[in-house]
Amino acid sequence: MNNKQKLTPSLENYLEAILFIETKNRVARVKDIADHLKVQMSSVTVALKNLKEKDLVKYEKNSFIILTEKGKVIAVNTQKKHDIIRFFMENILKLSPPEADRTACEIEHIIDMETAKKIFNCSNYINEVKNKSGIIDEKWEQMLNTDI
Amino acid sequence: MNNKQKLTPSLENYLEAILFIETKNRVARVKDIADHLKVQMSSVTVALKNLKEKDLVKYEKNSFIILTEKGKVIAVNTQKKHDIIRFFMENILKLSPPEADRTACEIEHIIDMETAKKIFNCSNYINEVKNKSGIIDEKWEQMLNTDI
DNA sequence: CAACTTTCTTAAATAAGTCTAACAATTTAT
DNA sequence: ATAAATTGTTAGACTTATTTAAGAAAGTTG
Repeated sequence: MNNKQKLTPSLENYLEAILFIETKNRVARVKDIADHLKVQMSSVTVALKNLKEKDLVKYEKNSFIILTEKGKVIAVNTQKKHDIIRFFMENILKLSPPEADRTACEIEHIIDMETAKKIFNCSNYINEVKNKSGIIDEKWEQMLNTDI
Repeated sequence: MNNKQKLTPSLENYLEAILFIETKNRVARVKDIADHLKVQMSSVTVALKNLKEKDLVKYEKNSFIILTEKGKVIAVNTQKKHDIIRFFMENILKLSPPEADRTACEIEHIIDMETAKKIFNCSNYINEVKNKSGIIDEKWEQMLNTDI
């Protein structure tokens, strides 16, 4: 019953949102989640039923919401991947912060933690090289935008 | 009627598959596409109706399929992004070829060509650094797999 | 050219995720 | 403490993408 089957991107996003709100407010509410994800409250209710069935959130009708241990693990990992991808997109590929975030929010569901780790280490390596060889951002962006 | 609205990942994948098959066989057939994407033929028929409505393929019932100019532009761009991401995943992040391909097949629908170009230039830059400083693959992989 | 095989299409079903609209529960303020 | 406002739920509809099953069209072969 307690299946480890891969979650859909949508459900992972709900877990991630709940973690984010929990961290700020101790518990999450349907409205908070709806606002954070920019969906209707009814969509949240449906998703919560689903997550509860999978034992990823504790939640009773008309009450507050918290992650189970299982749910927290997934949420934390998803958020870590998100941060790693966002950092790479923003600081290495020099995407605008909103675009870096949007991209991270989709790629986080596609790559596993191993790959995220490699992106993290690769980002740091590139930054070291950039610093050691004194490459300024303007030059770096020029290189990135070279026509292909 | 001729809207430039963004395609779904699924429809972009159909266009990409048709381009691939066209390149080999001059024209694509429903069966070829179904085999290539590992879906049922009926799914292909439905998708083709959709793509035809959007003026992205030329196709008559029970006949062969070719991309329109508009369809070809999207297919070629999608394939370019795919190749760039696959290269990065395989040769920089050292994912296995199938895993690099699977990842590319999903990320290609998320990033735009500008970002793909940056990934391309970044990959080349990293390879240059690796070569210039004589980093062997074993050392590189060790760096990528550093715990975080 | 008739029978068989393969390819293709249609229709109906399923699944996930969203929305709107109506209603229920809870909270806030008077 | 009740009226009003906010928050939450349910039901039904819609969209996209897929499947299975049945049958039609095209191609192949004896």
